[in-house]
Amino acid sequence: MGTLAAKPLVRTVSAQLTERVRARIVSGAYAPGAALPQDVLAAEFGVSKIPVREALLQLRAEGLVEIFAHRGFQVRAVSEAEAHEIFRLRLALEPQAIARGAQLAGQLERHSAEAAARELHEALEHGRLEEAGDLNGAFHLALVVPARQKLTAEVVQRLLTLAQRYVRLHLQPSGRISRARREHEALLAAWMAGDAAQAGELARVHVQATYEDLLRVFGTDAEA
Amino acid sequence: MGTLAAKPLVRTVSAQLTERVRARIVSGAYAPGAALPQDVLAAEFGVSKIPVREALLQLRAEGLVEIFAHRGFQVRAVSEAEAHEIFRLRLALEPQAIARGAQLAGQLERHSAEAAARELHEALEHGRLEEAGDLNGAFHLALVVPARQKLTAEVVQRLLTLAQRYVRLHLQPSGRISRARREHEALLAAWMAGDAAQAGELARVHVQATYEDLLRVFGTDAEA
DNA sequence: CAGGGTTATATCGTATACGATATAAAGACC
DNA sequence: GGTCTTTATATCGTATACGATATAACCCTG
Repeated sequence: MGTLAAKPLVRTVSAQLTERVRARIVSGAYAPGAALPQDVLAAEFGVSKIPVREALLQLRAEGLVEIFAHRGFQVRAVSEAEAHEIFRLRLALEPQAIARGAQLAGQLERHSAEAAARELHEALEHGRLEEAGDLNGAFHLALVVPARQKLTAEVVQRLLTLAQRYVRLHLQPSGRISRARREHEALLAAWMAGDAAQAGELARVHVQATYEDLLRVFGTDAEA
Repeated sequence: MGTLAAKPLVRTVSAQLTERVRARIVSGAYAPGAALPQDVLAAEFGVSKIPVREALLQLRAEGLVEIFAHRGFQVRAVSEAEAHEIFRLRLALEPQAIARGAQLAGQLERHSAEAAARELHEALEHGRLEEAGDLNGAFHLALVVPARQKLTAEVVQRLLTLAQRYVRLHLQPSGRISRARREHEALLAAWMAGDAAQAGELARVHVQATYEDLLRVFGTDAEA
């Protein structure tokens, strides 16, 4: 029976808007709590309200936007509580997901992961910090092997996107870049070798390190 | 200035459609893989295509619907692989989330959890199996204390909804109802007592039990 | 008769238009 | 003078209308 095969292909306006608005929220161009009037965004992007609404609804599902019926959309506020949630969830999911990815990855996925790591580190070395967040997310996601853990990848990706805002807002790159690079390389090595347990553990340590940077900023102490 | 305070209140058409279509998908009225033509649904519910699209996009974000640009929506297919993912994710998240909920819950949340348990068991005793899935989800969710773990609750709720379809499709209630009741009561007791570790462990055991019922079915039935 | 290309059609995606809701402003009553 | 009611306005949410895309039917060519 007709299960539609696959190949999307057209880049609908809604989808493009979703990406562009998401980028602005993550980068802080649309600040936390800011109102997002449909007419204004529509004019800003030169489209009608319909695809704007669809994009905002998508972003709401991702947790970046909040909606109040008949009162409009606004950028979801940031809070220390949410940051804790994001990183607790990441710690609960990513190590397992990446460990499993290490087992599931074939040649293709291994090349993708290496490529993602390369792109990320090149961007960092050239000081293109704007792209760093997305590329970092892409690397982490590649380790999950989205093709073979579709749902898990969706959840992880969402958390990575949410985490970006906190990292950008609160953390300076100071020594983080070189440390991240070391952690990434160790993690990638274990992952490429198919050492699931080690990859999972290194993923946990890596996420935990960023979390602790954040905790330092918040002035809280780490906890179990 | 105006950070919008809070109280939604109107039940927009899109929101109602989201619930109704979700219910039909979860119940199997819209079968896995079935096409969801916008015009047909619009006529079926007596509305225009716009809220239909918005509902379907929301359900896509929840993982119940798939979209193929310019080719339409369809009910997301079920697969053994996805079932494994759902339950692995639940096992990774729910025990922690419920353990934490046991610490966070105040008087109000405790009453809510008890009420949710009561409603669920009453429905089961009266043989109202249709409602059981939702009520079971509501109970699990109450233990997470959504008010104080907003993001976590969103993720968990999504997984609970996804899990429902597999439970309905593959599992007969045979002895599961009474067993679930016992597990629920033990879990609730530990949770009410604020015993986070015990609540988490019982949550893990409880989810694992359902997972193993599913695994048994998959072991017997041949399925893609 | 087979295969590639072209046209036709159904459905999707977006623009425009309109009605509905909530907030803010103005007025009436105590 | 203050509070509640009433009215006005801006923005949201949905219906209608139209243009765009993909699939399928058709035709032409070899």
